[in-house]
Amino acid sequence: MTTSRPGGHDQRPGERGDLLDPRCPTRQLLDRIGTKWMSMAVKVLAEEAPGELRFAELRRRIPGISQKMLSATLQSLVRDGLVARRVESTVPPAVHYRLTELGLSLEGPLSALRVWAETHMPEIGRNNQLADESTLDQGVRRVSW
Amino acid sequence: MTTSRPGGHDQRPGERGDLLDPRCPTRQLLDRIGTKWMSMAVKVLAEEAPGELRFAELRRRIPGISQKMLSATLQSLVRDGLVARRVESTVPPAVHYRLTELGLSLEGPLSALRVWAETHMPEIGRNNQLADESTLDQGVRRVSW
DNA sequence: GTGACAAGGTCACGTTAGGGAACTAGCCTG
DNA sequence: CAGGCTAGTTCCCTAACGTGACCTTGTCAC
Repeated sequence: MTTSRPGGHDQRPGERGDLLDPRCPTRQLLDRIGTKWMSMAVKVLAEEAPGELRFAELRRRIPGISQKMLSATLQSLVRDGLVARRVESTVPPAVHYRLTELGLSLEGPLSALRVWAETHMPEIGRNNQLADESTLDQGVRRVSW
Repeated sequence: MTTSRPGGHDQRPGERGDLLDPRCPTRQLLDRIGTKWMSMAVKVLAEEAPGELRFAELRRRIPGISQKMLSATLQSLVRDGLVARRVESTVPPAVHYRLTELGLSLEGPLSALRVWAETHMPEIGRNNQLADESTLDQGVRRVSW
C-alpha cells in the first residue's frame, strides 16, 4: 500500500513528490504493520514462538479475521521474511507458520507500541470525546435556528 | 478508519467478530500512526520540541505533503491531544503547533520503530525481491507457451 | 456418492485514504 | 485594483483495503 501514486495524472520525475516513498523505511514499515491484521498476527505468533501455528489455529486465535485476510496477511509476512511457512506433506497437507528471527526482532518495538497504546489510548479516547462535544455545541448553535 | 464495519449486512451482537474494535487499543493506535503523514508529522514536531512550528514551516519540512493532508493530519493530532494548536491573532493570523506531553511520550516507541525500520527494512526489501523473482519464474512457465 | 475438512483462491462489492485543483478570509504591497 | 501572503476548506476522483460468498483439490468418514 501507498506504493503506487493514485493521483489523477502521471508524475514527471524530478518534479516534486518522488522523494517520500523510496527514502523512508519507516513509511514502508508502517504500511506493513498498519494493515488491519498484521500486528495481531505477529503478536499471536510471537506468543507461541519459537513454536509454530497452523492456519486454522491462527484463525481461532485472531477473532474476526476471514480466511482470505488471514491468507493475505500471512502471504505478506512470508514474503517479507518475517514468517516462515512449512508445508507438511501429510494426509491432508498441513501448513505451519512461525516467526523468523527477523519477525521476532520486530516484536520488541511492536510490544513497546502496544504498551503505550494500552496506557495512553484511554486518554486519547477522552480527548476525542471532548473534541466531539465542543464541535457538537458549535453545530447546534450553527445548524438549528 | 477501521472503526465502521463496511461488510455487507448487519452484525448480531455476541455472534462473533465484535470483540476486535472496542477491545484493541493497539489497533486504534495503528490506525492513527499508520496513516501516511502522521508519524512524519510527529517526528518533525518532536525534533523541534519543546518549540513550535507554523503551518508553512511544517509543509516545508514534510516534503510532498499537500496543504489538505497537512491540515487533516494536524487536525487529527490536535483532536487526539497529541499536538497543541495556538493561534496568534496578529496581522495575518499565525498558527503554531507543538507536541503535547502525550505526543512526546509517543516519540519513544515511535523512534524505536524507526530504528528497527532503518536497520531491517533493507533486509525485507531483499526478501521481497527474492520472492518476486521466484514467482516471476513460475509466471513465465505458466503463462507463455 | 455425498458430505466434511484443510488451506486456501477468486469474484463482486462497498468504504475509505489520499491526491489535485480551486476556492475562501482578511490584510498588505505595487 | 490586481496580485500575494497565511492557513485553511471544499469538491471530485481513483486506487487500495477489507469483507462476504462461493469455488477448488485431495483425502477421509458414513
